[in-house]
Amino acid sequence: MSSGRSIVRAKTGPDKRRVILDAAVRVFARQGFHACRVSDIADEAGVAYGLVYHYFASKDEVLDTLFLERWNVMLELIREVDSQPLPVRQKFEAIASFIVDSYSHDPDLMKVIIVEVTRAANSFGQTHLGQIREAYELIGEIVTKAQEEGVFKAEIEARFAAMAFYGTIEQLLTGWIFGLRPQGKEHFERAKWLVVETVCGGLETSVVGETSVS
Amino acid sequence: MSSGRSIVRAKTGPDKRRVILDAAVRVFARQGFHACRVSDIADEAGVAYGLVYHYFASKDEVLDTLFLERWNVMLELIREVDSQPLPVRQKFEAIASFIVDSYSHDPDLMKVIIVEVTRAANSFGQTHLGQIREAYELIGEIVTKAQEEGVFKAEIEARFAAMAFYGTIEQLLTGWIFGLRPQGKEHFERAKWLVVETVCGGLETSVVGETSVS
DNA sequence: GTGGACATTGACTGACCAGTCAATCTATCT
DNA sequence: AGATAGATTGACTGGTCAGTCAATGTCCAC
Repeated sequence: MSSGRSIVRAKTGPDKRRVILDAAVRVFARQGFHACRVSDIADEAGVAYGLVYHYFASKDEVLDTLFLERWNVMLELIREVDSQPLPVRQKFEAIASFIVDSYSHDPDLMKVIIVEVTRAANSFGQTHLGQIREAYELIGEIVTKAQEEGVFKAEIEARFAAMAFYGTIEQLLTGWIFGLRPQGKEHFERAKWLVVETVCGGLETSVVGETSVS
Repeated sequence: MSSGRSIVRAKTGPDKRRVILDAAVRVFARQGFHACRVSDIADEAGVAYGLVYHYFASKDEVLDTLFLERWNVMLELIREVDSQPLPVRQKFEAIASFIVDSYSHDPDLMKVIIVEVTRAANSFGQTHLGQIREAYELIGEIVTKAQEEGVFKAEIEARFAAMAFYGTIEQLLTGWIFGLRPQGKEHFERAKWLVVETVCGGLETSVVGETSVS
């Protein structure tokens, strides 16, 4: 019974903590956080029940970890975009792209973050309201700058604008998550443009005069 | 002092079913659907535990009832608005007004509907995805008509436009619910205008010669 | 003033599951 | 080999609650 698995263990062996987190994403996405048992996570990860509690203090902490890992990457992205001297449309597009790409790269993870944390602001969101607010504020700053440049209307408060932008994206992901909107590479790419065009340019045909049916 | 109480049961004093529903709204809003116990609802309503199960088959059914009661009123409102020959902006404003007024009239109920059903599409939303989709589609029709009239851009799909509109409103309510946005009569009124202006007119100052699709 | 239908009561049960813990395994160092 | 520390195991415990049900109350019809 030779098993070569013990040699490399320390170096490369699967980091069980990571294995548990990845398994949790799949289980949360499939069954929902509340509906799944910790034993489901352990089974999915192929480890013993107790090991989950060796690495995490509670079931909640597993979800917290998943959310924060990803959300912080997004906050950093937004900060970086904000700091660069680009036109608003490009900044918005960079943010929308990041989020849409995150979804297309790992739908399960984004589903968990959106459904179980972001959109569940009563339970977990409450805990992470600070993180969520941070995103709003960073986007708000981008808007403020655009207003100062005269590119964005001054009569729509930056906070509100940020909300509309973020709300549109969240609704878009929600539509994908629940099968209300078509998915696939082209749809993802088009969605990025649609978000920016809708929020920046509005739904109306840009007629200077009035609305006249030609 | 006419004996109003004994003639017909239906007329008499508080209909316990209603009392339970109203109590449930307060309890769900305060503690959240998952975190509260059925006994909390009974206590809040001032009735025995078992009575809840006399009127409702399950805890879920209580929430379902609350959601459907209100959501159907909204669907009807949208249908009526849609059927009238008004400019899109006025249609959108009527819908936004209805929802904002619903919130200002009974924040607890709207909180429950948004947080526990609409935004919790994994658990309950799944059940009510049809109702939610219906709202999308009705709004989508309004957009389609506006496109046919040439008032709305044709290159933004009606479905997507409906999503952006609804998403912005939902995000707005969510902001109020979690204290991220200021409330009060003036804010509510202004919000109605902001939603319509943002979605229809966009965030940009109207510049001619942006993206031109020939 | 009796019977029956429905309203109301609340103690109880059965299932479920997060989190604990003592035992066991594995790797590494001396 | 023996010692130490961390990783891993899974049976078990304690508490929670949704839902049941048999008993009791109330009202109306006749």
